[in-house]
Amino acid sequence: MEIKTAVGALAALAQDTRLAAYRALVQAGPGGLAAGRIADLLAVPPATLSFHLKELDRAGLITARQDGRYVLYSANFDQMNALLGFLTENCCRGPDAAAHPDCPGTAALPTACCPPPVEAQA
Amino acid sequence: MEIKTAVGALAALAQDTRLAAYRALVQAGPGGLAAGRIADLLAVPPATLSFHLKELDRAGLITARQDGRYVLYSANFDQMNALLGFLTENCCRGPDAAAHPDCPGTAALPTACCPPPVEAQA
DNA sequence: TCGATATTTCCATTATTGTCGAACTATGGA
DNA sequence: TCCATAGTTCGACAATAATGGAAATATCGA
Repeated sequence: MEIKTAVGALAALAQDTRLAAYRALVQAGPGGLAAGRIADLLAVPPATLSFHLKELDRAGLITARQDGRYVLYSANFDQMNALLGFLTENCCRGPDAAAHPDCPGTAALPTACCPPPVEAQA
Repeated sequence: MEIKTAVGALAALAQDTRLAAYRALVQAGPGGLAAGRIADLLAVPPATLSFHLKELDRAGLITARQDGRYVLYSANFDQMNALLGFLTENCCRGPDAAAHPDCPGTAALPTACCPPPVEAQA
């Protein structure tokens, strides 16, 4: 993931209403939720919600699809995975820590943070 | 991690200069870097950098300690771990997905995202 | 076709964030 | 003590983000 993309995704999640909306969509799963349903859940006026959904969409974190007169939004799990990967790779273990032996889960998947190996440090 | 804390941490990382500063501190490891060193690395005026470091500090992502006439900043790995945990638990698998069998790494550590189990969905 | 419902766009307003020079504070060395 | 260096705070401004009513757009059912 590009830095610019990561900043965009982080910014999209760094807002109460948007984080709540995103979490609701995660709970809803791939089926997603209609915009109005989310507005009801969060008690937010439609115009405001639409603004925030557009923001999440721009960040690639959610996807919209038309379903009759409803617009169903759903979480884009891949993008969140990519964000977690970015944070783990670039913001936890540092770029040279790929084979850090003390860090649990240097295997295929992103996992918990720990400091980079000593030799990587300036 | 509280939602408010998560939003704060996300907001702190959702800015070019701050993300770059944080990444530099991660690379530097527990020893940290002096404020001026970071300002040089990022080519940012001291006043501006100070503003951003304060922001990261407020979010709990970095810690400052005085060392003679220098102020050494270092990454707070625990807080990033907590953030990753929050995102994984609350924003990837949903609250009811603790025992989701399809999701790799439902073990102790946070790991990649995947949708919540079907029975958890509305 | 028409009215009801769902959602977005437009727009004005307010609030928050980012920038950085200049002044201020603190520390160490001469 | 005095000066140089390291950082922070202050203050003013610019830029961006958030809010939500009102109007516009789109779809469905009658």
